[in-house]
Amino acid sequence: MAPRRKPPRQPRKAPVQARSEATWVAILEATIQVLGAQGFDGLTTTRVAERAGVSVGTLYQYFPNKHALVLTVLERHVDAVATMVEEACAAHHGAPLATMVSAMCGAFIGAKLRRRDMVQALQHASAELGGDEVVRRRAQRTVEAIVAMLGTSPEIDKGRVALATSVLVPAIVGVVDTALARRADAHALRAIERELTVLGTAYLHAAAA
Amino acid sequence: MAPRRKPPRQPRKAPVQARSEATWVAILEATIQVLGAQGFDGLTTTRVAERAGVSVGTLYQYFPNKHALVLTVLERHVDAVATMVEEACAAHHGAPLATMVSAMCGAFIGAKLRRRDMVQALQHASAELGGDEVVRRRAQRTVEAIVAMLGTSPEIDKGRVALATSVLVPAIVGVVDTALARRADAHALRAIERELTVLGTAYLHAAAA
DNA sequence: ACCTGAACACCGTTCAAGT
DNA sequence: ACCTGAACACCGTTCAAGT
Repeated sequence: MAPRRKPPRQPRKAPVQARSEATWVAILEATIQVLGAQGFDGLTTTRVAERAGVSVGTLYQYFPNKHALVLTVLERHVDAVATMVEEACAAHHGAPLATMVSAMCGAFIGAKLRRRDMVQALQHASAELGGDEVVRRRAQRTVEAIVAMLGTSPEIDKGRVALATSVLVPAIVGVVDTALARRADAHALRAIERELTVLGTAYLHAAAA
Repeated sequence: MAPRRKPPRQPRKAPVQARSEATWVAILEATIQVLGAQGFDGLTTTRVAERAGVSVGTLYQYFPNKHALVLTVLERHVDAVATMVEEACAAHHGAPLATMVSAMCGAFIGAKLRRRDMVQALQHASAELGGDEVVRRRAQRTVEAIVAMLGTSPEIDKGRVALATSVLVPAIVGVVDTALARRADAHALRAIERELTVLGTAYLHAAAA
């Protein structure tokens, strides 16, 4: 947990050979499995290495520390979710405002649901050092995709799209994440998706006034 | 971090004598100080005990483990914030809807700002085991206070107040927490408070339709 | 070029012994 | 009734030695 005596080393380079590429993947997959099975507190470098079929020393050739292990898993998951939302945005340029909002909420909820086990496993990790930084960095591009989509709607005041989006996104994320943390089922999530569509549409209309 | 061999013991009883009450407070205050100075990863039972002027053994007479230490601090902070929001709600029964929403957002942001250092220190801890459970439990009562306030408004459909509130609260929390995590200054937070008032009012009006 | 695993420096937690 | 601190079982991380 806390850094030890010596200053942290450079992050390991990405693997260059086929064998090591496979090792890298194996370690990441082992991380996901251990995370899912034992939870964040049960995540041990020894355990991950064991599950990946390598020694701890090898693990440390690919990842500078335990944090990096989890952060990489988080990074890939966040990227998957963000990409799906961005695709939904791209597909709804010029649509009615309510459809836009519904599409982006639906894509977000759908993406999270598809990987629900990982969402669960990463819940505790997200707030760890650097976790929200990872989310923040990737979210930026998604916000731009949403702004671009909303910009095609005649129902919104163009001058307020950026601000409104930067408020609406954390609002939606907050509602969905809270619901998932409470283990809401698919039915409840559909109701939430409808509410969020109402909320988003009403806010964006109001922001124009 | 991970539980050790033996099963966890009963949580220690609250102190019964004046001296031990003082010790209890000293340990909690030491936790806050270490958390603020060294961050969550630097939080060590030895360090906390040292700062509180007691031995580790004593610390474990008052708190069953390190988690409980942080959780207790979190619990008290969450309670302080919740109480302020509930007071704002009680004070605005019968007010215009926009005033209600503005009051509750203002109270929430104000409470968080007043203890900004603690918000910062607890950021990482909140997602740890049991962290969101603490928040959830206390939030329930606050939601009821908000529902009671909104129920006095003729501008909202009574049948939808409960659902709308349960969506609106995590939306507001999500937006404010994200802003605080990004170290938004007081000026930015005021802008966010205005946006949230627009968002909340528009949503509650729309929920009536 | 990649892997191993014993060794090191911690940390959380306990418990026999003290006052 | 409360406190101490050495002792124990772990865990993250490194590095000399292997293939």
